[in-house]
Amino acid sequence: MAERKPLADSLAVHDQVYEALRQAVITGRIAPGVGVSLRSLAAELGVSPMPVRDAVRRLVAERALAINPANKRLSVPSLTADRLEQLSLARLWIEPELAARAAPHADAALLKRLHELDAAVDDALRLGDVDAYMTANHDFHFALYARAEAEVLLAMAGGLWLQIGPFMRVVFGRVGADGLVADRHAEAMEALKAHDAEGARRAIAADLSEGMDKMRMAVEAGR
Amino acid sequence: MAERKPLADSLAVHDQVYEALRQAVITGRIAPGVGVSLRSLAAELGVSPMPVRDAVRRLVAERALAINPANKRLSVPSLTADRLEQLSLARLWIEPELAARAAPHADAALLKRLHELDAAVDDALRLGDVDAYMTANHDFHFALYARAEAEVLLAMAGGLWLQIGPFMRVVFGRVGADGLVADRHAEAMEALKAHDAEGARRAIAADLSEGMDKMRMAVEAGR
DNA sequence: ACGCGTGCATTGTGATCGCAGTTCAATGTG
DNA sequence: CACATTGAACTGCGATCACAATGCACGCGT
Repeated sequence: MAERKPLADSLAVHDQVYEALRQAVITGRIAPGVGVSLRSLAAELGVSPMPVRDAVRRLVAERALAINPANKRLSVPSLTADRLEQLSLARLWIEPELAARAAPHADAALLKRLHELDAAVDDALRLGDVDAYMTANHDFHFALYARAEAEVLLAMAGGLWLQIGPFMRVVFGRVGADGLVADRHAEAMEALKAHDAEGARRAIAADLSEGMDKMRMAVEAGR
Repeated sequence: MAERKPLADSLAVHDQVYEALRQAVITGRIAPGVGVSLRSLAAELGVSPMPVRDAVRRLVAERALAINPANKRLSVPSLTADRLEQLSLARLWIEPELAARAAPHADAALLKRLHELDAAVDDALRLGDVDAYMTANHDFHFALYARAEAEVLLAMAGGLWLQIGPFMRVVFGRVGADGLVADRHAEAMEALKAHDAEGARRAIAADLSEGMDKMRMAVEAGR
């Protein structure tokens, strides 16, 4: 049980539900493999099953949720080494590319924002706050990528993060928050300041590479 | 108005609608930019607006359809050089990778099927049958990619084809079917026969590269 | 004859209902 | 006491209805 009010902000209900489910998936609140139902989700969020259907359709299309063709029951895709390998490969290609494209457009405002977000990442790590870490880390990367002016690639990257979310949670569950202290954010920001596209590309590639290595170890350890 | 029966095959209605709309988008039957409505589509397909909503949500998530945030009216994304460049880049990375991964698993059955599909491609080109060409070409590539045993990458490739579909139609509209006679399918099949992963990668990369060049020229000519 | 405002048709969204298939559990039977 | 069977509850899917917002076109005023 969670919210009760429809949160009549200004967004459509199904978008709010989408965001709520997205967070639930990324932060691992929905355990991989277990089945959930539209009506239960709807009741939990205090809305009718209708907008939940819409949000779920979207998440299924983005592969953040999987739907059993026989049961038609839906669940979070299970975490396999194979899936992780493919997602890693895709991220390692697309995200450094986005960073490189963003470098020429990096201005003072962006760097300021990135410094703030990086500080939030460090804070979350120091406190061991998993959710805060994942949010801040996500925001750091996408504040950067958004400057690449490459909408198609940006959307692809977004989809990949959504799919990799549950894996990140596993890292924390198995090796703890300490495992992730060293990021390459500072390195990336240095390169951005100098409008060094290749430097930014390398920094982000290294950042991702290290993170994905930890995930791989965590997944293998769990098998 | 068109069909009347729900085509009670065995698939869910919203999946049939999805497939119908997918084909409509890829083959360019829905012109980029013009708005379509759920109810009109539903009437055209002889179903209630409900499964159309589901299918459209899916296509929007896959970026095959775009939805104007103000109007909430939906349309096929317009064909810009920028979008084409990003889609080209992504395809040129992911599809050769899939071809390379498929090479070790290429067997006689696959090669037989590929030869059949390649023949269908040639037939369609000879006859100038645009729809048949696009279908056969799609099937050729994905019969191959499916053997890569890389579900995540395969899904990404599928999304890219969906987005590139309207561009392909433009090529035919502007330069005619003759522009595409030379494909690298034979080259790719040779490499597959020898289980030569790198050869397959190069062949597919060349095939894509040439096709995308033609699209770029067509788009630029249209501006 | 031209421009502006008003009314109607249409849009997407969400809720509710009905239906067929499945799941699960308690029940009755060997 | 173990097992099969049956029943009720629940599932997703599709249809229909209600509603607010938007777009379009006709008509009125000058």
